[in-house]
Amino acid sequence: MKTTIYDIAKATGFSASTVSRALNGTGYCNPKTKAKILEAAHALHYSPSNAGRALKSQRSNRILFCIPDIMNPFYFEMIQGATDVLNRHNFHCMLCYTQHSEAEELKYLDLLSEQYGDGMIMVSFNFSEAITEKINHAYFPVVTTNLVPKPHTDDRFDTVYIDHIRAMYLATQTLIDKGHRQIAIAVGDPDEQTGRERLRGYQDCLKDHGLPYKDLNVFVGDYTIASGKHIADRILVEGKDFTGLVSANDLMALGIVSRLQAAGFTLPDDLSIVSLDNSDYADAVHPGLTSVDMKQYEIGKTSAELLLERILDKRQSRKVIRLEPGLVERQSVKVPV
Amino acid sequence: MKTTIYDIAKATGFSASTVSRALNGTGYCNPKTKAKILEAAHALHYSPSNAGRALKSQRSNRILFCIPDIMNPFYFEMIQGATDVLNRHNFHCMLCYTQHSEAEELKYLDLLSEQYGDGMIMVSFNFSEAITEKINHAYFPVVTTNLVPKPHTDDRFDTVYIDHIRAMYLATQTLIDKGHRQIAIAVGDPDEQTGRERLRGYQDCLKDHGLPYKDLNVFVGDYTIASGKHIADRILVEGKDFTGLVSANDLMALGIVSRLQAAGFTLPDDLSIVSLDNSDYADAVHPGLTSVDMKQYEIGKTSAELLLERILDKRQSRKVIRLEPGLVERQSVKVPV
DNA sequence: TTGAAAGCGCTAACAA
DNA sequence: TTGTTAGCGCTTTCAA
Repeated sequence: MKTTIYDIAKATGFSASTVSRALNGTGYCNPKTKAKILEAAHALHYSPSNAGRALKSQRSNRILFCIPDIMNPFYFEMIQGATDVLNRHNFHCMLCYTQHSEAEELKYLDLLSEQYGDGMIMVSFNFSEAITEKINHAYFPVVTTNLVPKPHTDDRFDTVYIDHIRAMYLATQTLIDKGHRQIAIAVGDPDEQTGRERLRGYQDCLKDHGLPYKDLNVFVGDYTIASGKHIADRILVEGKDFTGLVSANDLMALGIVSRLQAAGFTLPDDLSIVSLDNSDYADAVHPGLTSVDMKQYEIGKTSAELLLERILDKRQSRKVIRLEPGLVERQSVKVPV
Repeated sequence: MKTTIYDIAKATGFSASTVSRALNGTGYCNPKTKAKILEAAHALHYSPSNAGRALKSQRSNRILFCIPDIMNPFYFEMIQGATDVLNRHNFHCMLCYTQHSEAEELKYLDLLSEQYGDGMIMVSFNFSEAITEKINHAYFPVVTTNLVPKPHTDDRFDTVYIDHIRAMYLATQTLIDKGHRQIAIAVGDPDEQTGRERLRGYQDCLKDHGLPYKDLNVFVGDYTIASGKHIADRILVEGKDFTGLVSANDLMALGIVSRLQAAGFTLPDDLSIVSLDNSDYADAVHPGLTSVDMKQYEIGKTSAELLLERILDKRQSRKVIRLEPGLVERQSVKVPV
């Protein structure tokens, strides 16, 4: 069996409560007694049982961080931001990989209710009714990193989000400002919130500049490199009548770029590209991708802060925080010929 | 307060143990009673407390999976492999991001001892004495995914590993077979185990083919894209007298390729490259990188299986499993001119 | 300064 | 078929 405070109590002749006080430094305890107890604890390889402590204190000191896709560099910085804050407060960040699946997301929400953690940061492509309902009924606090598509006035959870519509608007605007009039878009499933919003930003921007929107110029992928390649294949087969392209994320842009280059395209001469995410990969290809910074680190950091306010300060009121995207220019945009 | 079985007991008029039996389907329980209890549980939004259950059963049904670097696609498949196995057995995989730091690794080992999980899969660049000692003394089982550098006969933990020496040997051999005689290497810190082994495979292969080893042809990076770029910069400044290059991972190769292309190199004409990892990114650039499959999925899967044998079957004997790398050819290798 | 006792939520052996 | 009881490891109140 694992060593418990009772083993230490027996070894030292003190009671379990004295051992507890000594180990935690709470309450009175004779320095000599404390020394003996600490020594015995060390000798017996003691470490406290989180199960026992959690049961008593109703706190596990764990935070669950759900991410839909570990393949996606978009989340790295968010994790870092959250971890930095949580560790500073002696909370531990446990990552849960939800595989872009509602069923998995619901599963982890159930685990949260089973006290696997004291709270959850949830990243999702798509907050369904089922998910938001579960979040609203959850006993432990959840912070989402997207605005939910159908907000109810009785939604109770906090949200930190980046304005995806503005982000794609910014990307599109960047090309328009350079003189592009024919602009295509590579985007994720428009039936999911993220895809819908990003497409919307593109449409809004075209409209505001009096440019026509054409269904033909909308290429739908799934945020992976592979889908970027498929999109490039379609472009190669169908031919293109656009000089610029905005991509809903860096990975798809990567796939598009590599396949087009393989087919003999020169970038940005033959096509200007602006992407979203500003991940490390935007700078990992040649030419470097001009990309929109989605403030990932700040999202993670702020989410963790909101969660800790709920847990430590017992905040009850709702907070919704919106962050603004920013453009990072590299070499993938050129004035069209 | 969160709903407990006592709340359900009170609501239905049955005892807590009957409620427990009804909810878990263990032991006798009148179907009608069970129906009433399940209904009440649902109405009260009941979910079991993992803390209480873990305390009683001494099992949390969580596995901790430590990874040094979430930025690195190398681990994606491992996580997938482990998750697939664990979920099938009703265990949950919690990822712990150790930031390539011994202190963090030790911290998570402590958390394991505090019963944050029933076992751990540990990926590390470098298993120090401190870490292996803690693993040997850990009450819960740990599986490592590297051979430890200084094995002791009393090491007790399981290991699943890929032969890094053979992998780099294979990469080097691939270039030699194509006719390359001057081959450089981009590798990680040779003071860490992974770097040391990969360098060793390169050296062994050169030696076996009667080719000279030159310190000048060894470029040290840290497995990131950025360090690949720095290496490319050095190559550009110092000039090169080699026609082939092996890279210790895909990300560094990516950095090297993009920077060299930016400087006007054409690949593979000006330089042939073979990399290790065979991650998605090997296929995401142009030309596609010939890369060595490090059997990541299988490592994850097997690790989880070994862990479950320890936990569920109480296996005591040690297992060490070695997997063999395999070459995946793409377009980054050419006969030298 | 220390110890006894109760209780966090759950399960299981045993009794009824 | 159901209930009583004890105990998992820990903390905390209260008494000594």
